[in-house]
Amino acid sequence: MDVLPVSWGPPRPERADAARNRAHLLATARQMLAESGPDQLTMDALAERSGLGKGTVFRRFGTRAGIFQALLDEIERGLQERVMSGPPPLGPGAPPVDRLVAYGRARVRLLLENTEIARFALDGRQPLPSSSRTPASQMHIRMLLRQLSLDGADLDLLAIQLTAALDGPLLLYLSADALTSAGPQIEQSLGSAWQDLIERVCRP
Amino acid sequence: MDVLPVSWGPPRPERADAARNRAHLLATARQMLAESGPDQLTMDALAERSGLGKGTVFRRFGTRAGIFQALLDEIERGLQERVMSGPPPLGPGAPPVDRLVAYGRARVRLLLENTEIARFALDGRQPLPSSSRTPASQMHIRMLLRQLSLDGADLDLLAIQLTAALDGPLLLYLSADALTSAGPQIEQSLGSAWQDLIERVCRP
DNA sequence: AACGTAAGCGGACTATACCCCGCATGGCGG
DNA sequence: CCGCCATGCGGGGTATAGTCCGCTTACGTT
Repeated sequence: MDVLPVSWGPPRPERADAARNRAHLLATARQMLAESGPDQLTMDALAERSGLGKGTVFRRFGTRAGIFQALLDEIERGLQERVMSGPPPLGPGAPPVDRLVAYGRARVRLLLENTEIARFALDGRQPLPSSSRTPASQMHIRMLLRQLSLDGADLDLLAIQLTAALDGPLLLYLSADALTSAGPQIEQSLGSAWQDLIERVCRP
Repeated sequence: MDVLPVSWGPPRPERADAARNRAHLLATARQMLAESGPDQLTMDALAERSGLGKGTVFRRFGTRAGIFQALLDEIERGLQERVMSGPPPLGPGAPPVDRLVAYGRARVRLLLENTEIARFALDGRQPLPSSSRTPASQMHIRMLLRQLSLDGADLDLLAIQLTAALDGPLLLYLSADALTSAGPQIEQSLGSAWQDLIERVCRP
């Protein structure tokens, strides 16, 4: 008989039409978002506008929030690339603390530029497969923390806490109006606050 | 003419029947939650079960998430009392750092005991009046931080970050199954992680 | 005690997230 | 080149969050 594997890596490579539709849906979603704001981006509207069925939209994203998560993933991919292969201090080559600070500042900026998407990507229940629910952000922070050899700290939990301290303020505790009113100033404040937090945590 | 004030303190003291209904709704909600879990706690069901109109339920809580927020508020009230007038280190009388640690551990316990409520209390959009959206948790942390006279730190933002690090991890980054499986062990880990974080941040 | 008014209430109405299941189609073995 | 079948697609169906507006009721005033 053939092999009888217990766990496949990728179970199946995703059919060609499915990939095409996914890309088309994301493009349409981005367009609708730019034109009419997040409230008008409904599942029905996205299906109709893209010329596909409602079922397809749900199959791809699972949830309304899933659309926004996918959009945010796409946006974050650019940052990930700069982190992995860009110039220091964001990219490799700088001391870990500097990279942490740079990463936080960059992410603050990115989130402030996409507050609405990020907020709508939030959802209490997550009926998704629930696996691989470890954001890239958290893994990157964890990796840099490890290089610092902080003694007596649970790196996994510390990374989770710091990730929360980076996302939480924007998504949960800073109200929408506070963001729009203070504009670019809040970016500076949040960036400095992040730097201060990192330097305190990483002090010897 | 009479006084023409620009801003009243409490504009109106809430009518008696309204208060009665609020209490009744919360009691019914708690009961339904205990009986059939959070998914069955719908606005319609709550209205019917409590013998009130749907409009009333929405007037009181504004949002489905609002119900869970109200329930969580009620649960947190007990903690608030112990914080304000209980024995140290949670209550007044202990050094600020000890109080911060004690508070975090207590809150971790409380959130772990009410994970589902907390998760459903989450909601991306907040169509609520949006004022006074500063949780008691955050204000308490901020108050204790001030007593520490950390130099060069933005206390408001640091308090927000620490609050996020306390709530966020549980609500967002620890998946539901991780909580139920690891059980009491995770409470210890999170408590210790919080203590470590606080001690790092508050180091001189 | 009667009245006027503003707050509260009810439940029909709408919009939309999400489910379901029969049909179409892409990709692979013969 | 042809047929198999799993994967993906479609769009109608359901449940429920949230809105609206006319009626009711508590409570301060005369």
